[in-house]
Amino acid sequence: MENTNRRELLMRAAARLMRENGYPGTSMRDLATAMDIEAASLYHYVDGKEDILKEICFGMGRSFLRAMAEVNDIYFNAGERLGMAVRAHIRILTDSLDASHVFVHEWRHLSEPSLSEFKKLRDDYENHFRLILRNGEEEGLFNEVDNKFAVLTILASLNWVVEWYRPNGDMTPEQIADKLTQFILSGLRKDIPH
Amino acid sequence: MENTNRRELLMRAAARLMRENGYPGTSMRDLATAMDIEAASLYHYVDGKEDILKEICFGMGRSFLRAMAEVNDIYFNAGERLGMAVRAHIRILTDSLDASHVFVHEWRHLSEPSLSEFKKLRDDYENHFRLILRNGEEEGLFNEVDNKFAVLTILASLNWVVEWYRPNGDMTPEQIADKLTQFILSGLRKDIPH
DNA sequence: TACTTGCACTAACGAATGTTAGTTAAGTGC
DNA sequence: GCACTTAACTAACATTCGTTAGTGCAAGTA
Repeated sequence: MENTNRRELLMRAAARLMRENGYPGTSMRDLATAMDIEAASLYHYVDGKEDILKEICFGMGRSFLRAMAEVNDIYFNAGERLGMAVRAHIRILTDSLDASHVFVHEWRHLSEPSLSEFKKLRDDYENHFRLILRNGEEEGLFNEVDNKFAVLTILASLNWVVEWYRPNGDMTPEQIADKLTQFILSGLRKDIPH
Repeated sequence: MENTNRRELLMRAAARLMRENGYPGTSMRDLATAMDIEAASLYHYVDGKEDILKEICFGMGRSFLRAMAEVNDIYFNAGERLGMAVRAHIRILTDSLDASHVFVHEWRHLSEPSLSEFKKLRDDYENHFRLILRNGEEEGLFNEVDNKFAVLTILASLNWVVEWYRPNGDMTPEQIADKLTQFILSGLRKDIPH
C-alpha cells in the first residue's frame, strides 16, 4: 500500500537533508533519524550513500531533459520555445525544491564514472538551450550573441531561483517563469515592442 | 619573511579544498596535507575549522562591500554605477575564485551567531544594488521593475561566473563584466539605442 | 502448516573526524 | 649564554562515519 512510497520518502528526506547540510554533511545516521529508523535499515532500500545522490541527480536530470523534449515537440517558434522551456524548468525546479538544490549544487560529489555521465547529461541540456538561441537568431528574433555565455547566464538566473523561492511566497512558479522570460527576452530581442 | 604569508597560504589552500569538496567534505587533515604539515599544527595559525570558514566568508564579504562603497563614491549616474558595480564584482570574484566559491556556496555552514551576521552583510550588499536600480528608474533610465526579483536575478548571473570562469580561458574578467552589463541593461533600458 | 519475503533491529568493524596536550628544535633579542 | 617565541611534531581523546553481518518478526503464499 504505502509500501511503494517508502523508498520515495527516503529519497525526499535525503534531498532535504543534503540541501540543508550538503552531501558530505549528511550522514546515513542523520537520514535514518529523519526516517525514524536505524542507519543499517537504510541499506534495505539503497546500495549506499552515493546511490542516493546518484538517484536524485540523474532523476532530476532526466526530468529536465524530458520536459525539454516535450517543448521541442510542441513548439517550433524559437520565442515560444524559450518561454516554454523556462516555464518547464521553473516548474520542475519549484516542484521538487530540495532535489533541485541537490541537482544544482551537490552533483560534484559524485565519483567516476557517474560524474562524467552527469556532466554529459548537463551538457546535453545546455545544448538544447543553445539551439533555441541559435534558431532565434536565424529567425531574426534574437540578437546575435555569444551562445555559450548567454546560456550560462540564463541558466544561472533560472537555477538561482532554487535559493530564494518559497512555496508560500507571493509569486507562483508561472509568474516567476514569465518574469524571467521577460527579463531574458528584453535583453535578446532585436525589435522592441514599443 | 615569508612568515606573514604562511597563514595566508593556509587560507588559500583551505579555500581551494572547500571549493572542491565543500566545507564538510574538507577535513583538517586534508588541509594539513595540502600544507605539508600535521593536522595539529594548523591550530598554531587558526582557532579551529569554522574559524577558517568565517575568515574566508567575511573577508570576501568585506571586499565586495568596500568595492561597492568606492563605486558609489565615484559615480553618480545609475547606469555608470551599475556597470562599475558589475565590473568590481566580477573583478573581485575572478581575483580569488576559490574564496569566492566559498563565499557564494559554503557560508550556510557557518553556525550562529556568525550565520546571522553573514546574512546581514549579504543583505546589505544586495540593498546597494536595489538602490542603484531604483535610482535608475527615477532617472528614467531603467524600466520599473520588481527590485528584489531583479537584483536576485542579476546577482545570480554574476555569481554563477564562479562556476565556469577559467583564468586561461578566452574572456578577461573585464570582457565578462561588460557582456553581463550589456545583457542586464538591454533588459532594463527603456529607450533602445537603435 | 511450512516456507518465503519485507522490513526492521542490534552489534560491531575499521577508518576518519575535530581537537587537545605536551614536546622539541630552531631561531631571535638582550 | 639565557629567556622567549615560532612552528612544527607525536600521541591520543572521544565521536562519528559508512557499511556489514546476522537476527527477529509479521504478513503473505504454497
